[in-house]
Amino acid sequence: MTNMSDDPDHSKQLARLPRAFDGRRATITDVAREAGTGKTSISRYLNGETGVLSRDLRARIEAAIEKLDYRPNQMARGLKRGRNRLIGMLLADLTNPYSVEVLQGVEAACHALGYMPLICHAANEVDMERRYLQLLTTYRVEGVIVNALGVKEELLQGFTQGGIPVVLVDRTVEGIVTDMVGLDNPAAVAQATRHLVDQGFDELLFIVQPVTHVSSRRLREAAFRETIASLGASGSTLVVDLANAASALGELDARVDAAHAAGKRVALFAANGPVALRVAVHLKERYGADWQASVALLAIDDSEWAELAGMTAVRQPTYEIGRRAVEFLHERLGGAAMPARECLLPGELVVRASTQRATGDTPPQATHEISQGK
Amino acid sequence: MTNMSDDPDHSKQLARLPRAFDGRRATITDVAREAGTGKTSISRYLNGETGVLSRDLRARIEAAIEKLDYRPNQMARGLKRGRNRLIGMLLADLTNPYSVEVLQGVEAACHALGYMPLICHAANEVDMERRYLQLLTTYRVEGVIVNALGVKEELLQGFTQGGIPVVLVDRTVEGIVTDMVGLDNPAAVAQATRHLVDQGFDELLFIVQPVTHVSSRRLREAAFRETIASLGASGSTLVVDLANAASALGELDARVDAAHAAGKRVALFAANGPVALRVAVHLKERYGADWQASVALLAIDDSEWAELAGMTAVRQPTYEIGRRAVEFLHERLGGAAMPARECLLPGELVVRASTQRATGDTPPQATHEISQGK
DNA sequence: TTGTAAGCGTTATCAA
DNA sequence: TTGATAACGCTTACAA
Repeated sequence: MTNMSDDPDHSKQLARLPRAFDGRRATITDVAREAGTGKTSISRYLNGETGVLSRDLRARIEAAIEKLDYRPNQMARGLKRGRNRLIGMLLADLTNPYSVEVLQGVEAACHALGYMPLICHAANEVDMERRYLQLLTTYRVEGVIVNALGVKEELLQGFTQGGIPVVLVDRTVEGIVTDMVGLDNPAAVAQATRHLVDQGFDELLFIVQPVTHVSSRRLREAAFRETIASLGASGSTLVVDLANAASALGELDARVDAAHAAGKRVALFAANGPVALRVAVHLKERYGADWQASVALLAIDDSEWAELAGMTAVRQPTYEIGRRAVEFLHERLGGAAMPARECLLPGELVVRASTQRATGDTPPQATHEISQGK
Repeated sequence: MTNMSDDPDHSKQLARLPRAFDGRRATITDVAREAGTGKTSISRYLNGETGVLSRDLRARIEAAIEKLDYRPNQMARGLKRGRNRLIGMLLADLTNPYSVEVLQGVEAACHALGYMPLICHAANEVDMERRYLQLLTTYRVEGVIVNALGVKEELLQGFTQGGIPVVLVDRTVEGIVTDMVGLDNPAAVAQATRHLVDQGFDELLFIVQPVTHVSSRRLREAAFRETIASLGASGSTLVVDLANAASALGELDARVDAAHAAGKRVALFAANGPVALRVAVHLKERYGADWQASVALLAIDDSEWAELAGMTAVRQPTYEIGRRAVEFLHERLGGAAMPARECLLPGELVVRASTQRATGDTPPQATHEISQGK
């Protein structure tokens, strides 16, 4: 990041690092004194206004910086400049691999563009979200990327009205019009649903967390119903609250049993990774280690355990989502004043053994057939 | 955190948020003017020196703050006070659930004690670690918690010599004596190894990443060898580099085959979660969906997929590790000047189906028998 | 009980 | 090509 590169490379550090005096870190004043010049010149050197400095002075400054192991104080810089290169990144749940992957994209882009992401992990607590959002304004971040569960309009308005750009990830927030990056849910769900129908499953069950205000859940559910309708397939939706799943899982069993009794082949479609995992664990408890022989499972969100379990999944372009979010922010920070944008990236259906049993009744050996290039 | 609580609650925000003038955030000066008083009084109010202020003035200040939606600038505060309540948290790999769990402990403790964790994710890149460590000094964090892969002595010396306390997590760094929190590796490995022997496995294979400078890996491997020696059991160690695992996995197959040929029951002991996952995927490729019938697998690091796969694992007290790390830091920041401490927390063996086949040749149905309370 | 003024470590404005 | 000097938004003596 520029924070790192706009001052020269100090990687060749000394083993012992002399400070100004005592343990204090050296300040620009210390460096100026050491180099026998004024603070202004040091500042110029720091900011790459290199052409202005005489060869001699520059050398003295370099030496002084090296000797004192000087590192400019970003806080002070930010205070003076009015921008501290900090970007807030609010994440609902780092336990979800999706979040971690998006984060990696965000981090990479931040480094490339010279920002430092201030990562806030709400750990699924709406309260934490609120607190963190306030903290972010307190640290005067220049922009925020938000992937949250319960943020209400008002909380984000504090930013948008204050001229702090906001980019939403995965889901929109009612009442907030701003840039947004996420999966093309309709297309992804349609493709996955069609795959299930193509494979000969004739009873589909879409499982999703309460859609309350989480737009991506609603969109996926809607797309599922539209697709089965247009395909003339049979299916239904089941809502499960992961924090209290017992009754919904009972209902799940009932529906599966009913379908089986009717001689149907049933496929479960989990709306995201956490749901899929919960369902898989439940199925394993019910049907034993070879649960996949009894019920097919497909999910949005690919993950390592999905590969291990041989579960078909829609891989989201997570890294790209993170990258784009930062890019959007960067453009806004650069002064771009276009209307709010919506960037919907395509998913990729990764077909595995769990949904491959077109004709027979026994599942085939796990074969890793990828629908598109990796 | 105190950052949040030392100024009164502004949760009852207005829908429209009037700023000082134009889009600028209000400053303490704006508030002072609005309240018809001086900055000092505002500062006092902000810092809870409430007893000093007259009832009337306090009311005016409250109103002004509310009206202007004022939030004190942490950067400026930090600059003046010499401490910004920022704690650096360097993580080697957020893809590893272990890291995320530790992070959750860190976050909780930070909030409780009034710190803001500045999370740095190296994503397994040693270069990133270096850069982040420099960044952290640049943002003048008050302390750092480090869980890293390649940090060398010199990088951390910048902190320790500068009086910035450092707490290491999971592993030590050669040449650095400082507080450290992690798993009690010898005890955990001994217990797990004994379990395998008790279950009748008579050929154990310990699988670990290159131990290069990662103390926890070395300790685990050593404990494994000591335990089998003291138990008179047969076993060996296999080193696998996850970035390039092919040859090591070939070697793994060879050893397993040899043991099987010799009529032995073999158990694999993965030194951590990522290794376990890689091995599990490999076994599944080789033996098919019911790979657990052929080889037993146990690992340090419990995870969601471990439960799904029914794999026995040593659950680390991750949350507690994070909490303690912050506590250690907090004590140092409070001026505690004791010698470096080492806090080794006990793991918990979670026995699942993968290692339960004491006598028979076929694995039993998955039963979730937990060795200790959850 | 309240306010003035200096200063934290920078950058920006203006002269020299 | 250089360097005083005044902010940035806040806290903290020190006065009043």
